[in-house]
Amino acid sequence: MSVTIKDVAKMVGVAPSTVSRVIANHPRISAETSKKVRKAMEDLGYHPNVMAKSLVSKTTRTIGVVLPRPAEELLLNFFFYELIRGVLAQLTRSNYDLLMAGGSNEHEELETVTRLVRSGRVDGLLLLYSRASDPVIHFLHEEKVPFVLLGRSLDYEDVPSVDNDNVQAAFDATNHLIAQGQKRIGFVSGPSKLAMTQDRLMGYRKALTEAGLPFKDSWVVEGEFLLESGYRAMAYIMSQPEPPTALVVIDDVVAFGVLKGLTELNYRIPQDVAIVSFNNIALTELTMPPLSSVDVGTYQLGYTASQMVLRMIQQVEITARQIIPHRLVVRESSLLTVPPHA
Amino acid sequence: MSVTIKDVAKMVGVAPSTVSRVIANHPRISAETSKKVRKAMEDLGYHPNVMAKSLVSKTTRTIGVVLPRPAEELLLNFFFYELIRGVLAQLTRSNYDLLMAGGSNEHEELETVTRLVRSGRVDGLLLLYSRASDPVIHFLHEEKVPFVLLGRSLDYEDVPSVDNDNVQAAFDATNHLIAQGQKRIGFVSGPSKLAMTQDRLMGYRKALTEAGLPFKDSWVVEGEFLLESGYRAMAYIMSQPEPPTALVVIDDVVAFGVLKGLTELNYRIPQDVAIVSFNNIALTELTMPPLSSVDVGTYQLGYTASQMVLRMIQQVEITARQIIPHRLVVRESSLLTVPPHA
DNA sequence: TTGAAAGCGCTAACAT
DNA sequence: ATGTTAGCGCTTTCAA
Repeated sequence: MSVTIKDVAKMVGVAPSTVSRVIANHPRISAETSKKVRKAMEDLGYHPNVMAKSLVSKTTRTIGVVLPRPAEELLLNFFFYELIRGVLAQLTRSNYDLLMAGGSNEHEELETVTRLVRSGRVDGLLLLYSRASDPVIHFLHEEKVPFVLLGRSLDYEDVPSVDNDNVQAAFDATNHLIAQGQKRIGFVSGPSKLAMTQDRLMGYRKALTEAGLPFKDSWVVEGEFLLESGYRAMAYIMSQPEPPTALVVIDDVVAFGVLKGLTELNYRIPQDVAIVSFNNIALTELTMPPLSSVDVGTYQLGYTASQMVLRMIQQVEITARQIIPHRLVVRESSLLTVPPHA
Repeated sequence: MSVTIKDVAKMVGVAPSTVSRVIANHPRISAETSKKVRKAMEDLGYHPNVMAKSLVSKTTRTIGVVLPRPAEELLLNFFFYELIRGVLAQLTRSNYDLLMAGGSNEHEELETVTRLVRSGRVDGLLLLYSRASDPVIHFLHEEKVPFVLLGRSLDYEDVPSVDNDNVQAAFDATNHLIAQGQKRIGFVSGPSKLAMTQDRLMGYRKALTEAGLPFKDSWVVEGEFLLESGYRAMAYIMSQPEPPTALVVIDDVVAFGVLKGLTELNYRIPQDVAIVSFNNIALTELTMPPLSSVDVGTYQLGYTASQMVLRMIQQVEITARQIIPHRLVVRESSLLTVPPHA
């Protein structure tokens, strides 16, 4: 049998409520009683029963993280992991716990969220990517549950979210290639229903337009956030009569596939094809050649999102949409000493 | 206000206890009542309050995962992530939730675990690596809390754990190199206090001994599970008068650093230096050249460990130590067409 | 087969 | 400043 508030009360010779007040740092409690109670708690190894506490307070000090359904989207891997690190750091600091819940398809995902919310298991939620017409967002919006989206909602304008300026990020990445003298720039994309994909594609197009460079449909390949995706894209994109001499790639892991594909096809990087990608995961430094990548502040993304849900739970006013700054990290994969031949 | 068991009872015109029995699939309940109650639950969108339930049942249907303190050990990254995937899959299947708790140092880690256990937040725990004289293991052992170790305890023989036969795995990896005609084989190692490191080192030595090959201290470099660790090791290990012509590397990510280091030093892989590593994460296929690696069944490791805690919680007898089979996946980094010159 | 009542450990009025 | 009491939503004897 675990030690309860009653045991502590009995030991000190006070009422349970007094012990409760000591725990809650109630103002009107004598220093002396407080000290005795604390000592007793220590001696008995007392830890408050969170379930009982939650039952009456209707709060859990727990934030749920809903994993996007497996494989493809999830395996943003290092990126995802770094995100969780940021989330965990902030939550731990605030004495909140993290509940991870899966769901292997869209239906299950909604079911899980419904359960977590309705059964009072979490005080708030973090959603790890936004899709078009996401039923989960719809549900949470209706129920007025505190939640923060990592990314951007395509359906609701005012959903609290933490995001990068992906349009600008892709614009910057593309412009970097343009500044290197690149004229034929392609885009290896992700799933088109993700807001992130759409934004980055838009930034890429904008940069081309402003520079008066051609945009060709055949230079844009849609795929998943998978290694194979980038690999396969190369067979297609490079078999064209006029293949691009530079590529903007949606994600580092996809870029690894791109590197692999290009190398097998005997293209030199960056001389024949220059590459810039996104997320700047640790491995980007270690590929051959090292990969230029836009650092999107992954850790900070997670950290900020957590901070935001916590604020919402405490009813503190928040700005609905926070933008984490990005920064292009230039490495060899995009650096040309001599401009590409036209 | 959320809908409770009382609301359901009132709607149907039965007692709350009857509703409770329906939920629990109590045998002695009429099919008719059961049907009516279920219908009402559906109509009202009833979800049991987990806190109330936990309070009386003293169980939470939650398993805690304790993260090893950050950075170094944690960043086994892909490996770690794949593990969590396995854990989550099994827990979700069994309707358990996953609570992740951090701790940035050994002290904090113990504190977190103590809190989770004493406050009744979790029914069981998963520990993600074993160190020598780990206070957390000691605590859990004393408290008789159901927990499973991923790895091996250096202190207790009978701690429930899921592990690979790391001695054999390293033995196999090393033998593969030997079979290729390699005679000077080095070892890029991890933190020496981890059981995993010790086991793999032992397997490596065993293979050398059995083949009558020399073991040299200077061919073994201790490091972290970091990219830089492998990178730096190369500067040291290859500057010797007689450097190894093959390397067994503790982890894929470390091996990436090794690849990088060797390439910069103008060694060709596998002609000058052959490489085999461990964990077989997805990226191993994509390096130049693709990396031979021992697949340790990461997903299964997590899956099995979860299964095991659940069994312990249900008081089902378990075998204290489960071994997940490994399998060497040979790729180009270790494949020699011509034996290395002596 | 079902209902009534007690109680899980805690907090929060309301007293004193 | 502290004690008394009721109740959070649920399960579980004990009765009927």
